[in-house]
Amino acid sequence: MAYRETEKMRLRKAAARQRIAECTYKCVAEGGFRNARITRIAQLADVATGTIYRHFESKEDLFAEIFRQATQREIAKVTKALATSGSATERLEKALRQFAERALKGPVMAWSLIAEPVDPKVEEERLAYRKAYAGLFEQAIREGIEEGCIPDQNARQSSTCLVGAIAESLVGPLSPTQTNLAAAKETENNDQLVNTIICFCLQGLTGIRR
Amino acid sequence: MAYRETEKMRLRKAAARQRIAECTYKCVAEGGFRNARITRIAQLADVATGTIYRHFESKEDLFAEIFRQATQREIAKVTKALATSGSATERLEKALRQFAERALKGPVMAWSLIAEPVDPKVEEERLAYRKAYAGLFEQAIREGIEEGCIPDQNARQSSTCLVGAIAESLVGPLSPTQTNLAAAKETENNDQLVNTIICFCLQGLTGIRR
DNA sequence: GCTATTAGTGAATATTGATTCATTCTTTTG
DNA sequence: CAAAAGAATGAATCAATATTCACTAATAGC
Repeated sequence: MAYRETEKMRLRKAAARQRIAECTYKCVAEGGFRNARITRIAQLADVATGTIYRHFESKEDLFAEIFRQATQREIAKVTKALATSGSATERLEKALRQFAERALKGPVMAWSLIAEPVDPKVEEERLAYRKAYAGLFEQAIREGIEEGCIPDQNARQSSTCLVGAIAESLVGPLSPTQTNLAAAKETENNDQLVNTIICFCLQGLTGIRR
Repeated sequence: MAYRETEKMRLRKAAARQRIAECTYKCVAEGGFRNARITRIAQLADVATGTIYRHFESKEDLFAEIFRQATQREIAKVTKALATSGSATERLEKALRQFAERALKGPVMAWSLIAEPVDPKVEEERLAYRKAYAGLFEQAIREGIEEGCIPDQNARQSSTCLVGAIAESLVGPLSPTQTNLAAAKETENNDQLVNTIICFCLQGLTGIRR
């Protein structure tokens, strides 16, 4: 008997794994899953390509884990926004704004999480993400219906419309960010854009002119 | 001198080209551009892979042409719906319904045209498509603002919200059709779905409860 | 210091799918 | 029919990446 994994090594391995995950996140945030090459990730993390495979079963698994981590963060933010006090409409507005502002800050990542075509294992993660998200908005809409500030409607379908309107406006192929990323940096425009979207969404939900 | 292209040959070549185009369309409608392999297209069209390259410069060129043909059809439909008589709101409703129903009939193609990541040459076609589309809806919204049936707003941004809400609800990753395609065949549900979406969109646009 | 065990390496391999091109088949015309 | 030109073919090639694995380096316990 000569070697047994020690605490020091466990930490070092965990650190390496973490570093690989972070660099993968960076790559995806830059150009989506499609453009995140194993070689590039290895370069960034300063390890050999083979090392990545000592920490993750496959590229797909690595991506799935990154996806899960990223979405958990997003879900947490929206959950928090919806957990504040105020009417359902007010809380929804906060949540939508949170969602929109985060998407604007990282449009590529937002697109990757929402719409980029991905491998089956990652798609599975997206399913969970989707359910969590749809569930959150749906729940808030239901509360609004009970409170009376939102008219009766199919909460599930409406929540999909919300997500679609925001996603398309901010990160979709028809969005301004795709063609003139430079211009999208102008925060003033962005505020205006977010307001327009929120206005559209809340009117769509409530049918009340704002 | 011995051979000169004759009318008969020109027609035959045109027919082959057309057949390749149609089979490509079929492939894309089935699984998007990503899954449309040259070999599969060649099989369907009953030609050798090399033959495709006698008719099209490259896969990218072939796809770009298919994209153009497909979008021209879509644009024509929406243009027609918007050219009918009635108030701007009524005409927009017709156009949105047209758009939604066509997307439901061919969700994969709709997704490919709207959101699937594509090569640069195809993306260029999408730019034109997008301009045409955005232009049409925008124009109708502007007319509505002038008529007074739609409150003043950024017509461009609102038209993007419209497209997003529909696209996400019908063909997006969060849509119901992605997971239970079987259930999506139930036309009754679809009618209900389209109505919900249209309601959301028109309320978003007008702020008037329907 | 020695040895067993695990971690790390990165060039070589495997895979997937577009594209090419030497060859064969067709058509045209004298 | 023969010669010239073009069209069609599809196996071979190329390209781009993910993955493997034989080898080297580092660590743990004696």
